[in-house]
Amino acid sequence: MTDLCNKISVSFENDCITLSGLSNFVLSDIFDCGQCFRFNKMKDGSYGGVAYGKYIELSQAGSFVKIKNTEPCDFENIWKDFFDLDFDYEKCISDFNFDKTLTAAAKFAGGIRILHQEHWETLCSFIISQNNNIPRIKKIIETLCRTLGDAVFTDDNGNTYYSFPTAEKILEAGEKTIYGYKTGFRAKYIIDAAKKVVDGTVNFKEIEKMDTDGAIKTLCSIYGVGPKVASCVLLFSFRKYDCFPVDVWVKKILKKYYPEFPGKEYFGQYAGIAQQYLFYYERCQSGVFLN
DNA sequence: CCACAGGTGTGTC
DNA sequence: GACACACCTGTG
Repeated sequence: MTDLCNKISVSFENDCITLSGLSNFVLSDIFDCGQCFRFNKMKDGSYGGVAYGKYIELSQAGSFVKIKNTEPCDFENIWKDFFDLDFDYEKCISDFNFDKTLTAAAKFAGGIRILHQEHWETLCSFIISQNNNIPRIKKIIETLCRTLGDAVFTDDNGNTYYSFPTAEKILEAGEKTIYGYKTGFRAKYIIDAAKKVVDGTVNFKEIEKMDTDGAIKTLCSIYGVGPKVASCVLLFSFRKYDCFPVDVWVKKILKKYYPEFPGKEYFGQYAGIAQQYLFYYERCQSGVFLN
């Protein structure tokens, strides 16, 4: 048993980590809110997926979460950070109580954790997401991983899971190949992103150190990356919580609840978390995630 | 056949 | 700057 932040405790047995005492942590909220395209719900209700080259499966019963196929050092080095376990969501939500709509959204979507996903994968995924729908986004990413990624795990049923291909690998495959994976007009965007990441024009280590405005500007130097994609990348993979991605849904929300919206500063330094709560709340209300 | 989906680049005014 | 408009593709 190790003590973590707050009241979370961790135990390990048979390739399984069990977390207990979790709050503001709901697997369906985390994986269905649209921040992540690589984890899928399985028949038994658990979620399986690959991140940082490791395949895990997660199941939840109340404040208990079981992570299958892992070990303590991966939990310490990868998953603790991936699931943002050191961030105090309870306090964040209570700080949102100045706004009625946001409080209602947080009450509904409070199980969301802003994941810390891999940089290149997130950049590439959100380039693919533009003018696209989630099932198709997932399918394209799946094809990329299956054809250009590395096999990282095969389960008892013979299903093999793959890592997300590196920028080098995608560059090597070329635009024509990527286009063949149904990426459409985004193929040239993906290639430009890969080029800039490989040659260092876009340097993730430096982006980490930049303030949000500088980081957005840098990412927007990639052909086909605009403020929406840049904000998603910075929020979902660089943990820049003040990023506030504005897409058609957020536009709808702002029009509906905040006709005189003064700007993202209204929500404060955790505007990105507010955005996720509002986004997920509104989308679920409209029934988009009911499939 | 047509509209639409978690945007962005381009051309026009 | 603030607009339309096209853009690959699958689905309804």
